[in-house]
Amino acid sequence: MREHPASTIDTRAHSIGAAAQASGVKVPTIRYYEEIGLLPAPPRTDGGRRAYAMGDIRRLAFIRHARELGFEIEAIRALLALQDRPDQSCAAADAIARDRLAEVEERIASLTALKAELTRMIEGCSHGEVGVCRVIETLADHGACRHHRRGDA
Amino acid sequence: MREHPASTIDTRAHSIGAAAQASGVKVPTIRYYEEIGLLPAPPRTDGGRRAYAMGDIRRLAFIRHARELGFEIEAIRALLALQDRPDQSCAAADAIARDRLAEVEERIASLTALKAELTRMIEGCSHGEVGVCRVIETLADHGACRHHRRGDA
DNA sequence: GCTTGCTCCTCCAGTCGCTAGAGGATGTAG
DNA sequence: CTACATCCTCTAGCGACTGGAGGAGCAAGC
Repeated sequence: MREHPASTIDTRAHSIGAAAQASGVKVPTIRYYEEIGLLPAPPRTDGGRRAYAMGDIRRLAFIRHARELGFEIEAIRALLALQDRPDQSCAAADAIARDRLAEVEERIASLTALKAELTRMIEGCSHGEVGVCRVIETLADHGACRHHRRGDA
Repeated sequence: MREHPASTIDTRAHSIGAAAQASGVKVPTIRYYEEIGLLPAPPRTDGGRRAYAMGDIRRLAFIRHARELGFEIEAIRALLALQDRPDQSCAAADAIARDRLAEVEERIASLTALKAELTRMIEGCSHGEVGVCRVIETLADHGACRHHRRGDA
């Protein structure tokens, strides 16, 4: 952001560092995205440095936001493919988002159960010795736990 | 769980497969836990096979439960160390559980914000073309997102 | 006794999404 | 013209497993 000609209409002059600043994606991560084909390889300067256009930076911001929302790389790849052909139906994008929503809801449910169990553990802890500690006991006794989830926590 | 001599007092006769069944931890994962020192290396039969006692299986179930609850390996290692010396104060175990609870609560908050955003995205989707798709748009436009979280999703 | 077929063994490579470091080239400010 | 920041490529590592290759052991049926 220090060397930023952000107010100019310059569309092909951003170094990887500037792109990182502008998009919020770290430099090595940008290179990684290029490597896995999520971001097209930009042209290079005479010195061999990557020169990004605003479109690339927007793409990076898109990726970052999607990652923050927990979309996997493959889902993002699919979303980007859709974005690249804007005359298509958005049913596919909708489906991807719905899948993600379902995942998120399941995870919230899991974590809520987990929270209850942790709270129970902590409340049961009489701050005495481990021998009578609910925390350890609850973890050891699988049967004491009634929430039957099977996602990750 | 099928060949379980759970009623017998057999303490040292379980193959790794039986231990996996009984504990719910997969065979390669058990070997992995041994490798990283989370589970002590059991004695071997003449043929070189691991022979687990009930205590090992309980330990595995403990680990599994803790993993399901989202405890990291290092936290579990700490809990197991506590468990191995039951005459100590359970303050440490309590602290670990409390840390974990705080994490879980934060994560629930994140996911709830995320859920709202996904819902907003999906509801805005008019099932038309990608060009006007809220899902894509919301992801592209970082400014449209007001939830300022910074954990993982 | 012998073969079938399951389980077990070790070792190594791969997963996902990065992150960090080495060792060197390039670009820029004073 | 000299510092120094930034960039380059390449490789290895993280956590927590998962899977496969290639071989040995073992129980049961014929």
